[in-house]
Amino acid sequence: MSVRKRRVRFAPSPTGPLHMGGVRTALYNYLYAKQTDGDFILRIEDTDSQRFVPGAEKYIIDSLKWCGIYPNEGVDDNGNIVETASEKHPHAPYRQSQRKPIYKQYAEMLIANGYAYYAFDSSEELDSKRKAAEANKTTFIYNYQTRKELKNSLTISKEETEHLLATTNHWTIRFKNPEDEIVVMDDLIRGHIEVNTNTLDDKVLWKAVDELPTYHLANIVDDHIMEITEVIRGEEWLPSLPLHYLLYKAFGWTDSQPRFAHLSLLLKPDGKGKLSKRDGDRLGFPVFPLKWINAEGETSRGYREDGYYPQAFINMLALLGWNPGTEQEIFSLNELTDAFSLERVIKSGAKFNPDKAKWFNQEYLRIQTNAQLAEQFIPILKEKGITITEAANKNCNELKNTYTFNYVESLCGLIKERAHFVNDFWDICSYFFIAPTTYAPADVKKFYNANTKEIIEKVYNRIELMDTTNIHTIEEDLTTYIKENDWKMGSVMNTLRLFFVGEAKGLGIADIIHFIGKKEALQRIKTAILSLDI
RNA sequence: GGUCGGUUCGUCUAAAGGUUAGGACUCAAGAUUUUCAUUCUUGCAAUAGGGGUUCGAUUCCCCUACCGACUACCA
Repeated sequence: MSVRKRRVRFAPSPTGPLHMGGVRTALYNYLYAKQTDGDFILRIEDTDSQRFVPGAEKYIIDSLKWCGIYPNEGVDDNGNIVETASEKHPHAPYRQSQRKPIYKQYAEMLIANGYAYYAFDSSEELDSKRKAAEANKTTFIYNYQTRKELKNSLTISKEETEHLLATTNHWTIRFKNPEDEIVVMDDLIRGHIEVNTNTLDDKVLWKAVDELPTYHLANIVDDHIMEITEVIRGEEWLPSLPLHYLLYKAFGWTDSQPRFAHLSLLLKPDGKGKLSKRDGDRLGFPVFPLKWINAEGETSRGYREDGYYPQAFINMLALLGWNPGTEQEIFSLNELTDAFSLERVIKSGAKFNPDKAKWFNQEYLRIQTNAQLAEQFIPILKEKGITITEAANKNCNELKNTYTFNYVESLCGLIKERAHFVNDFWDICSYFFIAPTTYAPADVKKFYNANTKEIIEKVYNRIELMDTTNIHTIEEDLTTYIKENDWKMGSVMNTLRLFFVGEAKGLGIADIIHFIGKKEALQRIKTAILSLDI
């Protein structure tokens, strides 16, 4: 007997940008598929015509692509949802709105076999019943009891049903829940679950408003047709699991029914409840992988635009609700694929921690080569008006604001320990490109007076004689000079730093002199003494 | 309200009946350093409460509390 090829799917609804929780769900599906050498399918669940958002589908695909998560079925090489079947994509179309004829026959099959019925109640009627029940502190459930008193194909004659179906479009198809049965379920993450069918609502399977199936029907039918073996989805679906079990049973598909794994939710960092877009705005972190601008023109920041490496983002998400059982925290996508297991997915909800996310990015920043960092930094430098030339040995200060790639590359090696993001680089090292124009008053007060002025003037002369091509000799020369004169190291160095940087912080003085060059270093000292005249 | 799920440091989590309850992030202190960072060291800090079962419960069972999801012709 052969084992079925593992086939999992990520089935988002294009109602807006993909939330980072959704990315995590996609990631777990992807890891599971890759690990078992199975298929990872992307299917668009756009059966809600009312909430459809243009651009959301593309956003989903782009986001997954940025994360390095490539579906091997459902999306073509150009990043489009596949609409016509081929060997590679045998189940096209992969957009549920385009699969409508498929669902209709299954809905009718259910009715023919007594597992579903037509219901003619209006939304308004049902709403008022719900409100009335609420007022009585009870709950209205459309089930084996109440359906007897409502207008549906079980209570009215066959003739009248047919008449209504033919003359109106105010009808839905509802699932007929069995009376007083225990549905026994098994979840890969949560284990054994039981529910009595009396507590279940006869859910709508087919909607009148847009003449489309609901999630429940479309999902089960597609998962069956597409031979899905594991359904890995969010916890919000757990309450519908009994219905889905019952649906598989009604269709006679129990033997090939997929196994289910319900992932816990991502929670907001503070307070209570699930992570939402508002939390990101409020606390200052992205909740979406990519920047998104909605129809009203409001922008939501994205991890990509905030300067996160997709590898760091994925790594962080993977560890939010799953762990390998070892102390390893940094994982490449391939390592995650090897290490991942549904058994080690956490049952409880995970509060998202933005600080830890930054830490992950820092770890990834540090393993970049200096050349890679330079490539990433150069676009920012260009925005700041800095020109980068290819010319190798050109004195970078001969042309105003022009520097070589090598200059940036070496500098990146020096500053990468100090940043979480490449986006931090400019603030950390702008003085390597442009001279300070102001000097922090507190530091001036602390490090500049008549005495230090005198010293610095001597140091100026010393620098003039120095070989500044080698960081090490600059350092040695400077420190011996300071010691010879019995000056205070901290005082002299910080005064120089103040003149070079504009404040008393930054890299080593030798590094700065070496990078900006002798001429520029001397110039900065002159400028500072002039502007801080005492 | 009902149904279902969950509960270990502030946060993410380890320990699948026997550990001084471990690690990471954050925070604090110290060391290094010419400053700021980095780095290193140390520290703070947890099994929700109550009953069982057991020689022994973070771990198994029950109750309570709390948290969450769902409760639409949304997914």
